[in-house]
Amino acid sequence: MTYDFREIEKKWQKKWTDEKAFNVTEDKSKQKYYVLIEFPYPSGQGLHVGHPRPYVAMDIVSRKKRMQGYNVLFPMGWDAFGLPTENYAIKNKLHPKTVTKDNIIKFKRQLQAFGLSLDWSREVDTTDPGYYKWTQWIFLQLFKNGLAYKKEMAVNWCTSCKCVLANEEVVNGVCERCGSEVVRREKSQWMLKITAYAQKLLDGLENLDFIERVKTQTTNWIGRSEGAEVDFNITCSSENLKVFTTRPDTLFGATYMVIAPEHPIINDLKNKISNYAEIEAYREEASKKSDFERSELSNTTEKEKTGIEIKGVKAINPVNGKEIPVFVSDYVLISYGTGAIMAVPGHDTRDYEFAKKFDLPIVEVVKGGDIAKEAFTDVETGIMVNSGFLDGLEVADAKKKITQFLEDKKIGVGKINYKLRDWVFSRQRYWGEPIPVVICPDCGFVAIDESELPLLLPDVESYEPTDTGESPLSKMTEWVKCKCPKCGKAAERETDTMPQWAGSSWYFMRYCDPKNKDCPASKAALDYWMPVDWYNGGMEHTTLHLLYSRFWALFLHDIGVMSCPEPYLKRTSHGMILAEDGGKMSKSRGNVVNPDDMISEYGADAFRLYEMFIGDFEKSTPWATNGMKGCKRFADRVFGLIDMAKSGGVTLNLEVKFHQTIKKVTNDIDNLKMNTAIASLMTLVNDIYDIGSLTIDELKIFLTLLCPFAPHISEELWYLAGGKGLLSLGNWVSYDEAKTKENAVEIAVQINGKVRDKIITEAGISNKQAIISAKNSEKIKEMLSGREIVKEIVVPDKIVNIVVK
RNA sequence: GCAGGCAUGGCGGAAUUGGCAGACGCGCUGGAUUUAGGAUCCAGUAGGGAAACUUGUGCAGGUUCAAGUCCUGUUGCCUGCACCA
Repeated sequence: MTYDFREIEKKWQKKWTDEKAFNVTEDKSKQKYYVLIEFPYPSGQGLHVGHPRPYVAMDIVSRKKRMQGYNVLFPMGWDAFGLPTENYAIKNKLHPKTVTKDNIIKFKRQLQAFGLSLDWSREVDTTDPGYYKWTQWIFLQLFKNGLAYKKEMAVNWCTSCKCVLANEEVVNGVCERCGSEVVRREKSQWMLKITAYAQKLLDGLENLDFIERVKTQTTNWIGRSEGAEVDFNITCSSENLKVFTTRPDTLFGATYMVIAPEHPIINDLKNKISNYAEIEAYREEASKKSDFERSELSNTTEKEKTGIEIKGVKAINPVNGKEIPVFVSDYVLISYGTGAIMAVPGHDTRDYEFAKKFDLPIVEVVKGGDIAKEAFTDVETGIMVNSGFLDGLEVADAKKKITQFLEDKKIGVGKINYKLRDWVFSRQRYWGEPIPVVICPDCGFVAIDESELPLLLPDVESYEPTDTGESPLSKMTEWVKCKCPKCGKAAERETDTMPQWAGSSWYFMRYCDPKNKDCPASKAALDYWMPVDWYNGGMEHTTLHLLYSRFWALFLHDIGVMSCPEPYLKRTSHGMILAEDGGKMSKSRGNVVNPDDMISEYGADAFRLYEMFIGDFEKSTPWATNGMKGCKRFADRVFGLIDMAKSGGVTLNLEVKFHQTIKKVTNDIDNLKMNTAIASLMTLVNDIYDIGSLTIDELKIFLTLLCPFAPHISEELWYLAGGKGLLSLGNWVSYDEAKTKENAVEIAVQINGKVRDKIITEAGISNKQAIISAKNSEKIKEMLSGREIVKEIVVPDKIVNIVVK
């Protein structure tokens, strides 16, 4: 039996659209529920079968919540600025605007074919001036609050994209997007001071319902460590050398210091250093290696450390007054802490290794290990020794005491350090939001007046990026020339554009009030809809989009735009769908399965069912078109139920089964266990077919449960069964816990833990009764004869285990 | 190197958290229907054994009346961090 899914799906999709079934407005009488999925980048390649997985899952959540009476906001939009579009436009001599428009049409058509219950009236597009006006506005607020600044700095330069990258966009030394080599370049860049929010971003995590791996990844990325900054005096200069350490307690064990090759003090002390040429050569060598090489090389081979002592310069350990040597070594990074360390070889493995190689003294200051063999790094158990006034203390207490001492003597201060760096925010490309700032020779960087927003992206003749690192916009002389908003003199516009992450950092707010002309979104709309109740997205966005957008939201909360600080209450993440061969699905491998093909052959409902049935939502799993066929078979069998019900079905003994299924499906959807929810629906259908009959009322219950997963077929059968209105807007079904229990149960009877027989009894009988019934079994009687019973264990309604000798 | 996760039939995966391992689906085998194929329906499907039984959740131990689940060790895969002081 098969059904005309093409006709049915078209019919119901049209009906939902015509009746604006899923469009929502603020309705204070109803509890709101905001479900968010990451809006796609509309690339030219279209979607493959991996993309709909999170969309369908969140659609199921939305549909169920809606049927449970919530006012559900489930919107969609386009993260449409970005390099692939620009590159494609350059290659094919088109305007990125045109390419974007075409891609959006294509994507929208594909998305709509899935039967998602999206509110399309709230569609947003980051490249729409009405949208990016507010992206620019938010940038100006950051600028005015001192959180956006321009700085000459070493940046990550992608040799292929000809563009700077944020630290987060460099993965294993190559460009996250194109895989090309990333080199260091000195450039003046716009930066956003995300580090000012490091602690808030960390603290906020605690009370959020984010899956654990997102939390740990975020925490690692922020990389908070607590310790102290300590000043070391230098013998031949009034300058001092500042270090950061997490182990101020080991200060007495600091027997030498190491500074990064890039440390500025080398230049300052140039004429005091007797082996300057040698140092210079080492610096030269180090600068040739990228950060990546410097850390990577040391791993593949033995961790052979290199370094040179700075002759003629000594540092003084502030707690014991001892003169100690200073080294330059590339195992110390200029980008973390102060770019200099105090080395405590007795209690740090790297320092130990270095000290062994250069034959430097190793002093034990924490007892508990064997420093003749290796560094003792334990902070839990040790007792301080050789440390003057710290002797006898535990490490934790020593830390407190020494920090206090340093502060009293003004030679150091307790300090918290973060690995998180500020966000490199400018890109030297065309297809992005222009940065709304003017560069005035007299006034410096000046924000343009808010009334001039949006600052439109001008049409240029060529979008080609330049090797000089200047944005294509810089060639637009007419556009670049302008007047300083402050002093009125001739000035120039900033020609860099914002990164793709800008538009996506606040889109969830715009959905709340997408057409607002006066502000990003009205306070009333934000107060009603925000925060997002459930946000699902890819793991690859954890240290990028997720962190950036939380930063913006926290900031917008601080300046009073939004009432809630944290934008997302719950975050989940989906696993990838792999190709049938288990490899990654990609165009270059030629193994891409197109959802359009699947839908035209098996229908959107079967497709949705298989996307969910394929496996554990959080895990990667290979696609199998054969599995898809199984779901189509299920849909066909479901369609057959209508004839069964209409041919005068009688009430069956399936009440318990129905209550169990309602419970299972209801709970499974909340826990993203769509695969087992569908399995239980399949089991129920199998049971119905075994009996061969069901009533219209029972069918309606089943359709309600099926509706979130396979909405088209459910609506059609609901209609055929005489159901009123749209099932999608109908009520969810509830279950009675008492009715989920069978009244007859099968109990496994074990002897010494092995199942020897099974008995059927009434549910809920006493343990005593269960044992008596078990012993009544002929088989068990036989096996027990002549043996001594040691123990009897009963698991109510499940197991009787008799232990014998 | 460090931290975390995972390992279950031919395949994707279940298992109410210590209580009958293999739900559900794919695939496969046999049968029915069909001119044939496809589709559909019925039966079977972890291994060994004719059967009673017995062995089975990466590997080796352990705890327990009872272990896929807990503990110790080990191997393999995945993810994160990676000289972060």
